[in-house]
Amino acid sequence: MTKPTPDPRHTLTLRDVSEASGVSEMTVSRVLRNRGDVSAPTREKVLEAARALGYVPNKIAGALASQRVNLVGVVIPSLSNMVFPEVMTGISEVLDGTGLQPVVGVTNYLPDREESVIYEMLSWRPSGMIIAGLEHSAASRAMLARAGIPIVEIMDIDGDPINHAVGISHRRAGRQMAEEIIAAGYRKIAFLGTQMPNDFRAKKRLEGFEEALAKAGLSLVDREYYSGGSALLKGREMTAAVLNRTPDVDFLYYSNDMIGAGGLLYCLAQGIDVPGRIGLAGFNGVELLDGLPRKLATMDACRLEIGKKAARIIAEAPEASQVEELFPTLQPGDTIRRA
Amino acid sequence: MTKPTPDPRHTLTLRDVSEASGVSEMTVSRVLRNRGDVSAPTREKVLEAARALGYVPNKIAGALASQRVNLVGVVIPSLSNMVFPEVMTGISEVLDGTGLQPVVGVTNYLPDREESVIYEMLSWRPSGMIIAGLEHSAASRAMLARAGIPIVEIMDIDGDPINHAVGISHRRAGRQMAEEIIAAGYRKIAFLGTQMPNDFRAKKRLEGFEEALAKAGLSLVDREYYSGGSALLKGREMTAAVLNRTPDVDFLYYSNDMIGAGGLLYCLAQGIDVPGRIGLAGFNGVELLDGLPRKLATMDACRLEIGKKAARIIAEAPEASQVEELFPTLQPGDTIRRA
DNA sequence: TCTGCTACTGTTACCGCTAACAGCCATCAT
DNA sequence: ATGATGGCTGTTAGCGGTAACAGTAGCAGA
Repeated sequence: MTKPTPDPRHTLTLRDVSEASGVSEMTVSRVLRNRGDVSAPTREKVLEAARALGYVPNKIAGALASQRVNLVGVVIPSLSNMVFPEVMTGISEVLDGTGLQPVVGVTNYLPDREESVIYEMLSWRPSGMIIAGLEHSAASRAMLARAGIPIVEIMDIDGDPINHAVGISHRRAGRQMAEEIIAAGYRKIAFLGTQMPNDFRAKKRLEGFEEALAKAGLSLVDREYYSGGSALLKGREMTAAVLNRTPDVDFLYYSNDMIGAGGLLYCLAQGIDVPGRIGLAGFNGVELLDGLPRKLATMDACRLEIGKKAARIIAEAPEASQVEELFPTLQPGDTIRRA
Repeated sequence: MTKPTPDPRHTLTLRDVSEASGVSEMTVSRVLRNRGDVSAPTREKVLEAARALGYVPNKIAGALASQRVNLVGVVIPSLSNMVFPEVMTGISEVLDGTGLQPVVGVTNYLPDREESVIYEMLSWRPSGMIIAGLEHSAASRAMLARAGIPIVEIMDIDGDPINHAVGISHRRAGRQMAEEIIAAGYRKIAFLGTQMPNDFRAKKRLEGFEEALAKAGLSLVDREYYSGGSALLKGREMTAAVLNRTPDVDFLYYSNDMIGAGGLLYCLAQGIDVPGRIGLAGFNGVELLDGLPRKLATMDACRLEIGKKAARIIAEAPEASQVEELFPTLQPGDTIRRA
């Protein structure tokens, strides 16, 4: 068990299988790809030989020769915030039936990193690309635009897509939540969210939110930003900070459900009347919330559906650009007063 | 904006850049890879041309010619349980400095799927593979063993590695937790965990746990399994079920922190004295716990460190097999009585 | 002047596979 | 018989790069 190669010979190629089974390389290739006509006995012989040798085809050579790569690049900002794994699930579900395979790249919300991830992926000549967001560096956009493959920008539709787009309007989502909150009678509203300068979708939600507040003659009475750390814990801390600084606040709007959940737990622990004295809302509809003692008001982001639709577009590679808007539903939960 | 290809010509190759800059393809190749000597003016000319054309090298051709692929396959069971994203972080951190790039494949705890993910990855001839767990189908093991690349099995070291291994002993972790619980004076201990037949690590923890119980003349007074759904919610439900069925239980051992957190929230909501009347413990040390009203006892699984060490082994590709055992630390939190 | 080197650039032969086409043989309608 | 047809298998020529080697020019030292 020193080197994982029991057989010191060169790595296996089609030629080895061809020699072992007594047919041409071409025929072996046909059998292994299930393409073209091969007689049943020959097919058996070949499969037998391939299995016996432990042959694994070389897709690099195959892709170069056939000019086809069964890979789909998926570029997302983060794996650890619970929203992208679900998008991935949607993508995988659809792609599984097509012979296409997703390859994930993570950018950590850094434009430079996004650029290099895109470059790296395109250099493998994938059959399509799925990318979170509509904001990319000029170089990124240029690379994608001239790659000659279907590009789907997901999550967001407030902007100009390069090619296709599937997502929701975050601006509208923010507006909608604000309207709901105002309708429920809350007036002293604070915002608590991520500092991340490159989370454009959170930013758009806040814009829409403030827009709707303004229309009702209101504005945020306080705001608190954070970055890094355990979201649940940050939620507690930020909530404490806001309640301390602005005691008469009556609603806390969180930029995501995790910090919202932290805030909810804090309020409950403090014995604060939710949603009577203070209302709370988050964003995303993460499954986690189901386990909380009280359900946080939120808005689902249609993550699974976005993944599926994006994958479908890649698989079908339509000529004309498509922009699919999905409409999130508001889940009032137990943290907004009933009207 | 109908087709993302502004220029209908064929896709760019080295030849295009070579013609545009008036040097041979070979020289262009050298410039783009920073290898070999090229005069400064030539280099500039080439870079200029490449940039102007928007050339993206074709790694497929490059890899075939050079027999080198800067990819590392990473095979994990799931992205959505919080533990693997952190392993990935560790892997990326180390790989970033080496020119190697991780490619993730997800198996959903299905051996068949694992086999096909491994096959698919090996067919791209990566420079190394990192795989969660030591349990794989015979075919998977065979493929990996004869791939001729470094293989690192991570998370677990209770078993026979194919090549290298980095992880903790889950059996020991279970044992250790049981000893702690017994030492704290708990005697009526129940287990609550996943049903998943292929989560071998959870199984090993339970084995170790029961082993230590047996040594103290104890055995589990109840057990409850679940599968699927929101872990936090399941934790509540299962806890309720156990408390109902076995009212005199005095300790709940959860197979992971998420359901443990659900159980903790449930107990607190019910006004149960934790850790006086009932003690609780989970496994993993997920960051999430920091935000809970009370800290759940747990054991970190050294995830970040495992990722880093595995990546380092791949990067260094040592001749001799290595098995690195890490030692998790028990974090008693606030849910085990102080001795 | 010639040699030996260094610095740079070009030529050739693949890497391992597949598209496209070319054969071959049996079967079948004409 | 003749050609047409279809099932099966083999041959050839790349795919787009890179390793290895082969120049070529310029210059230092003998």
